[in-house]
Amino acid sequence: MAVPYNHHEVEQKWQKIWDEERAFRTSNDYSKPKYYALVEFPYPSGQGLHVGHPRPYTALDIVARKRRMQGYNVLYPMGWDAFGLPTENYAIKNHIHPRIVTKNNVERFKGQLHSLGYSFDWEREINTTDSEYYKWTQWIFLKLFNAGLAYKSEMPINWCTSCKVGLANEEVVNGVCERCGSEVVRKVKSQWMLKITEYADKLIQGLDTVDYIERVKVSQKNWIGKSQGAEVDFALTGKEEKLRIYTTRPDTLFGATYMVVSPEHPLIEKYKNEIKNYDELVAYREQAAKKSDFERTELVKDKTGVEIAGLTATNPVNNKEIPIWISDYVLMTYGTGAIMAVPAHDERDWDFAKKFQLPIIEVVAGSKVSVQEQVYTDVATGTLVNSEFLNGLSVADAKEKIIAFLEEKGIGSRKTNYKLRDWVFSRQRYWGEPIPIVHCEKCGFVPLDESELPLMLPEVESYEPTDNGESPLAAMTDWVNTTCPHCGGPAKRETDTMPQWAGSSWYFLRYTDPDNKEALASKEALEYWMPVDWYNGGMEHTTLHLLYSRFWHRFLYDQGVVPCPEPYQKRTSHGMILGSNGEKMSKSRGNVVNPDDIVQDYGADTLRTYEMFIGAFDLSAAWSEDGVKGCRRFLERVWKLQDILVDGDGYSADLETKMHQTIKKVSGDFECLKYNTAIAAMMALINEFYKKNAVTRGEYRTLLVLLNPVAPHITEELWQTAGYEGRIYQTTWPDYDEAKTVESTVEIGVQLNGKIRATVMASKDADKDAVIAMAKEALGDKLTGTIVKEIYVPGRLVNIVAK
RNA sequence: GCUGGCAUGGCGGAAUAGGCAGACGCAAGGGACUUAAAAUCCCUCGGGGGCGACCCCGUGCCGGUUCAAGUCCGGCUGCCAGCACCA
Repeated sequence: MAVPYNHHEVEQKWQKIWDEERAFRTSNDYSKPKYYALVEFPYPSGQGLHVGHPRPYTALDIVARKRRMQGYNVLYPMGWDAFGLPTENYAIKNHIHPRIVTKNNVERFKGQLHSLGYSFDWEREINTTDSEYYKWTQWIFLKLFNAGLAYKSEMPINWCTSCKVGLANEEVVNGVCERCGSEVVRKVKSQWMLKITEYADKLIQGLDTVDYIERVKVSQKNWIGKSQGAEVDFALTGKEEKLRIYTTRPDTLFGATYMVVSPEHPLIEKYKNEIKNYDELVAYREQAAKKSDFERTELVKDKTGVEIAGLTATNPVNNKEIPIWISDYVLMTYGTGAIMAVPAHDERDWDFAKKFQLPIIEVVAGSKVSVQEQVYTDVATGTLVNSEFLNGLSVADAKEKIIAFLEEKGIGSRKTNYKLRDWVFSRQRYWGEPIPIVHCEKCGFVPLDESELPLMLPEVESYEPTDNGESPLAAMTDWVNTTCPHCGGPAKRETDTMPQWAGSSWYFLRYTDPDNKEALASKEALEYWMPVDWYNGGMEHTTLHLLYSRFWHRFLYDQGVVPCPEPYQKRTSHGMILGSNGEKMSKSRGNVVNPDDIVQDYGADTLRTYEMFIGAFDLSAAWSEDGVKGCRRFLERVWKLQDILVDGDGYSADLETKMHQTIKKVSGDFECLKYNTAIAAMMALINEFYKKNAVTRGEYRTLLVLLNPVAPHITEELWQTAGYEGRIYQTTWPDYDEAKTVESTVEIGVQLNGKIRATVMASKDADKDAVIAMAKEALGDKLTGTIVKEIYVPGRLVNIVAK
């Protein structure tokens, strides 16, 4: 009898041995085929590891371990995305330096990851808060600045009232701060911006060249929000000046019955003396500004607005004079901040026109405007009417014709717009990368020289953000006051720091060559390792980290720094692990599971197996302690196979097919996120061993290798106990023979008129007539009437159709 | 509202490419072992009917294609996720 399975002993023993043997060290032998597997590096929070973390980490650990056994040089690294607000807030509250907080948290996380037996190459560990790391984050920023892609701008930003910090659009969710849930208001501040909009098209096009799961591609395209249309100039009645609008439906120009400009549109200030109701407009603007984004969204159905008295416009195609309104349903930040309103064919314009009783002219036939009080939106089948030279054309043709007309007359042109906004890159915070720019009275914004990097984050007395929205660094006059690198005159350092997304926008490059002092990574390392072959991470990062890092990488490609345009060849996403009640785990709900407890009570191998078995990888799944027990039971049964181990290096005749089938199934499923069915196949296999009460050494060996990526410790121990050569992590992945995955004799279902009535056993390559004859015999006297059709699906079923 | 996705036993979930629905696990029930319990092992386990070989029904709902539909097509309903006054 085997000794009982003691997961503490087994797991600690092998973790120590792997460390000593540097088992998972990445090789620098660039002649071998490479495989770069990547998971999102965690933010080392004070709470420690969440049971959600092991799901993606285990999944790619499986892939990494399997690839190593298949002969690849594998890079599977880990590091720390350690700048960020929670650490800073914790530091403020407890009067501990954020550096110390980070160090403690990293230590805890690292210990926890280590206890789970991941094959990360810890010799390549990185930390975004190391000056040797953020030196290169700053270096990339300088590149962006020098390329004209970083600029400072006075602009209304999303301001979190609680964090006292500016947020990127991507960080505002339902009008509240993504991180703390507090109200977000608009505040005009001078901010560093990155021109991600310049890369909008490249970021869309790049998606066609990579293998991302569909919903990630769709989300990114959606977020970038490309739309094609035209800009058209409407003359202001009696003025030289034109009012420029953007529309995706230039074909409906004849249906424009009024115009709307955003409340912040400069037109209003410009003509304040001629506008008769200027005060009313200002009052409306102030009211609109007070609304949070959330309120603006909530009030979608109820349109508001004020007509500008004393100012009208002329529709350039029919010279009709039309009124101009202001309304907050038109945004200053998109297009030109002004629209032509075509109420018959736009739902928002329709609502507005109905409310203020403005005229509605149908210009695309098929409209239900008059009959059903409803706007017409079927672009595909409509025909133009009431539109002079456009009459009778389809929407698509009318668009082309009108654009040609506008361009010829010089009153409009084709135009593409994006929803994507430039990236607000400043944070008024301490715990981030200093921005390597000084401001000189004479020379303006001047970048530091590369040789001055890293610009170290100075020690400060207090990390509290100030109420006037300045970074804590602003109080450090010694640090702030410097000289201009350009003219040598007095200058001030930038006191804002970079957002958390900076360090994570290029970290995958640093792993390829983490100690390089001369470059962010050597050319050779980048050429060998990039792109990342498989990157897995959360859906919540689709429009933040994933988009930002693609932008930086594409920029670095254009600069000749990296060898490929896209950083990630393949992107997958995992589902969330929920509490046992099906709700998101949280302290307040009391449904949090600590991975340390599971490792303690059941072992890392059980946790890993369970998280892979819990359900479809991309869907969320509720935690179940009973499910954990089931997986532990499975590992116990694997352990006890020792007791029924028999001689024989090959597979026994009756299990040969099953063995080949299982190798094929497990090998394939590990490649396409179907870890649950891979494990199910291994469970089914050991059930076969127990049915026979025997497992040959050859069968056992194969099972251990297949299971090793999922449960590395127990399989390594059993491998040693059984006396196989070397370590299991050094062995090769088993092959299967396709021909042997099919049983020589198969059970064939016999259908009569599409319903199963019997089964017959037949050789897998028996001919059709023979099988059908057997089927008829099996049906016996159930088979009545005239046979009209006989169908044979080789190796599967027979269907006899009789009338 | 738009976009993407999903809907299968008591539960989590399986089911190449349209070809025997419910693999694997959990829970439950019964049995063995035990003074007892736990653990372990064996059996049953979608619903209904029949002593029985067997028969009928069944993959959210309605219809269609097909010898054959969980799978394909059309129309609904419900749920999840992302975006949301982007002209």
